[in-house]
Amino acid sequence: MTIDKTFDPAAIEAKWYAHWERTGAFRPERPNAVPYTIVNPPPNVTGSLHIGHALDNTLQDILVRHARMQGKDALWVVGMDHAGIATQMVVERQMAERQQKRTDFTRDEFVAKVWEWKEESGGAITGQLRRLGCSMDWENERFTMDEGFSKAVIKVFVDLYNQGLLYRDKRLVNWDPHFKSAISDLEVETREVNGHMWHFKYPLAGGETYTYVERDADGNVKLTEERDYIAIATTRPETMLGDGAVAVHPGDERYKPIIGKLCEIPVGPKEHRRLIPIITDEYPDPDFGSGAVKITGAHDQNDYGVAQRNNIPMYRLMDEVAALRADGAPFAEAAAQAKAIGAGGQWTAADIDALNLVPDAYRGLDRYEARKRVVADIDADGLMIAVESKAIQQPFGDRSGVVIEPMLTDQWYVDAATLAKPAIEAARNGAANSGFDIVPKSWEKTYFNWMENIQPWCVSRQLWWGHQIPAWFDADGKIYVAEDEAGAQALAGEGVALTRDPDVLDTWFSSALWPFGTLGWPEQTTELDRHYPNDVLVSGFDILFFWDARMAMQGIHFMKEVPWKTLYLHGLVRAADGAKMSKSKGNTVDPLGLIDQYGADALRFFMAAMESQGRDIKMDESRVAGYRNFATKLWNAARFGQSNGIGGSHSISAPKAELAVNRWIIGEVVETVEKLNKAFAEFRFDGMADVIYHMVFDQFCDWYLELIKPAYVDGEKGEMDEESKIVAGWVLDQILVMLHPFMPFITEELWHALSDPAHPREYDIIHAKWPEPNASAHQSAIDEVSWVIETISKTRSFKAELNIPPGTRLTANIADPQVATAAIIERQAAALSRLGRIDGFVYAPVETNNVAQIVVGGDTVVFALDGIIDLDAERTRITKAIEAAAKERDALAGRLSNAAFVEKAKPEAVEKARFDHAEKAAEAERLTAALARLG
RNA sequence: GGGCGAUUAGCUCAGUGGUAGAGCACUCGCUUCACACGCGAGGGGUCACAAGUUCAAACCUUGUAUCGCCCA
Repeated sequence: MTIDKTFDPAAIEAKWYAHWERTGAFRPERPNAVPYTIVNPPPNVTGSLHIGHALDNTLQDILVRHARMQGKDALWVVGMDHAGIATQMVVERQMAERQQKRTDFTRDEFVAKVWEWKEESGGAITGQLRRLGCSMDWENERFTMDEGFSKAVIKVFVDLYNQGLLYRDKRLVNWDPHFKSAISDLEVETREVNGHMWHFKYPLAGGETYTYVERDADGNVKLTEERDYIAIATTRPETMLGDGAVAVHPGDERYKPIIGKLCEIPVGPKEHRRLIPIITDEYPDPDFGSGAVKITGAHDQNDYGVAQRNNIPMYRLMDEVAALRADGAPFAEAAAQAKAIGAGGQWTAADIDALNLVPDAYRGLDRYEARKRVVADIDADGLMIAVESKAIQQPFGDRSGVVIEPMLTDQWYVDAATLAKPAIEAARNGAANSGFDIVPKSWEKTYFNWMENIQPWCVSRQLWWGHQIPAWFDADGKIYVAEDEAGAQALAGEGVALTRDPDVLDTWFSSALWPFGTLGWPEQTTELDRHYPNDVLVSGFDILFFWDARMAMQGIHFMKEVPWKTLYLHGLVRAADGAKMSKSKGNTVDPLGLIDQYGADALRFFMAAMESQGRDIKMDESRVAGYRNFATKLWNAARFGQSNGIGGSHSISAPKAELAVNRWIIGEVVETVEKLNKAFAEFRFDGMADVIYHMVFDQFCDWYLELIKPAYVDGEKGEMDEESKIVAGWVLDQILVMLHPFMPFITEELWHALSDPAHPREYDIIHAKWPEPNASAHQSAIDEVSWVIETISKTRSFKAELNIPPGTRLTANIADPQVATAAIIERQAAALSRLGRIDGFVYAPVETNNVAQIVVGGDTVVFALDGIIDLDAERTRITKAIEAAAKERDALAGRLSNAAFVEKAKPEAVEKARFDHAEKAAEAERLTAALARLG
């Protein structure tokens, strides 16, 4: 097959991907091979390929293709995540367009509609991953809501419950009023926003007064006054209605006189205002605000802790959309009950929760409207001291973007602290001791820090789309957890009416099972046996806590083994200016657009080249273009080879070679393979790209092909020697194989294009064997080619500097050549002529002073240039060269004359300095002699 | 406030004790029959700053500055 003159990525990409998929190339049957496994971070079913996916999946594909070429039974598990909130949001938005809403349907109807949506429009990303060239095992594609996987999720829930590691609890959760659901700590983003701090007076009960004394840092009295109130500062006045106490620091002298006394919440109908105690707790900061803090346990994380420690009732004020409650008895009644509780009556959490302490006038108001009203009412009462503008930290839902309301609700929690312990150990032990390695290491600290301070994980979500929690309640609220209703009924006993918990599980709860749930667990399948633990997990550091850490916890707990041996974390792809890409900023780069423009191979190579450990990647399109050029270069090199009778090799081992240039290039392949293997072992993707890029461009194209290129004699192209054809064919094969994990499409195309039509390739390159040249470099060949390259380079260089047209053909004189040099020149005459335009060598001094001279190794090569040389320019050029050599010579001499260096430095370093010094001194000497000859 | 990372050529980034590198951009030259998405030759850097350790520091230590991210 003749290679086309132009390289058209789009055509070959479509062709080869379809071919691979059709032939089952991504999952060859290799039951006897060493397994190699990566599970793909399942993208959201609602998602489409963004640049971060392109990076993440390129890196995985490089590892998987490399492992496959090493002959391993490489499995890249692929699938999608049902993305509870995101998917429900998409479907609800579609319904809204038709003036429908979720609650117009039954739960089953709604879920059916989500499935319908999934079948029709979900999973756009899978086609896009194919365009990137990802060699995933599509035949076994998984989905977190699939029946088998769902079974695993339910089993995990039931088992954790039975083991006491999962429980139902009433705690303060992050409530997202937009989704009307709890979310986990990780799904909350704290941002600084402009807010206000209001200062109010809470009057002391019964008109009591005390002497308020304020001192400065030195203890001098600044202010003394009689007060009948305690001053409170708050950013959330609307929550005052649920206050259970006022707290001050136990060491705060200002409030000593009134500790244990009662004060009045200054809002609501006067006749029903509640009195709350003034207590001490370590939480209030005496230097912040007035030093006194109102405690609303049901609506603030810090207050919750204080309330718990001091047994302060926590009154819930809001409903599911964060509006003030409108349920329950009228305020007068509720307030009376609360007063009774405040006065020491008996109460349960349920009693408290039933109590609606929102005054009738405020009921049903949105929390921000309620805030305005509360502030206005207190101000009208003359109890507002001041209001200041202030930057405050506010929690937002990462998906909804609305302000999160801390809310006291019943939710399911996983005892993360217990599960984290072995996962921490595993990371400490490392892969060498049955644990796992975190690469790059710099993330270890972050991982440990989070895991060691982990909080209970809230896993229930008030959604319809997801794995419904397998828990049933009887009329008394008693819980029965079982894998199905029959199981729950058996636990409850016959005839007991049961209601299933309507909530679903956090999507991350299910994706945490991905490394084993996708392999068939809880069935003990062969796949599970072979592919767990996985070899590597590749993920962005942004999901280290969300996903990676949770996989580690669940994997170790249920499988008794780590989920993967290496956790590789990469950075984010940022916009060209370094900003985070986001749809709202409009600075996203579409990877498919880049593929259209430059080809998937170029984009992939860019991703690899830019991926240095521990650093984000700034999008630089010119580099993608550069790697497209690189692909074109390879394409043309192959085309050149083909037109010269160079074809695919049939050998993995290096062919026999006698010619220096062939021995040299074989040595370069050996070195490249070694460097590449090292880079793979270290997960240095940038290093891999660098090595192969320079091999192809510098060694192979710029020198090797040029050196073996046949000369034209009288317009007739000469024939390339057979040995070079064979070696070049082998080298090109090795290059294609080594480059395949990075640029799968062009390498597959060329692999076949270069095959001998009479003997087509026995296998696709995707299944080719990773290079094992079984050869070593010959030093004499390296020396010979180095001499040729240096001579040609220096000849070109002086021509350019002396303004001699590069095509000018010259004769070289070497007065007294070294023996080896003469032999090299004899063998390499053709190359020196064609590339260096040196027509011949004369081993005698030159007659004229009009010369250009270069020093190569131990020889001075002189070119007679009567009539065309600018002697002044040549003097300047040589003088510069002398200066450069002399500078290095002197620097080395200085170092060697330092007794301390010779005594203390490593012997190799001293030896090298001596050698280099001798070389530089000789070079300077030759150049100086050359300058002298110019007169 | 705590933690992590960054600061190297105009730009994007490697380099982690022994003479500063790559790609792109730039300058000059080239219709050299694989390739102008190319070839050849060049210019360009007190490696953020300061102090220290060392025979030797872009690299190790400490501090400072600026920027970024995570956590509270």
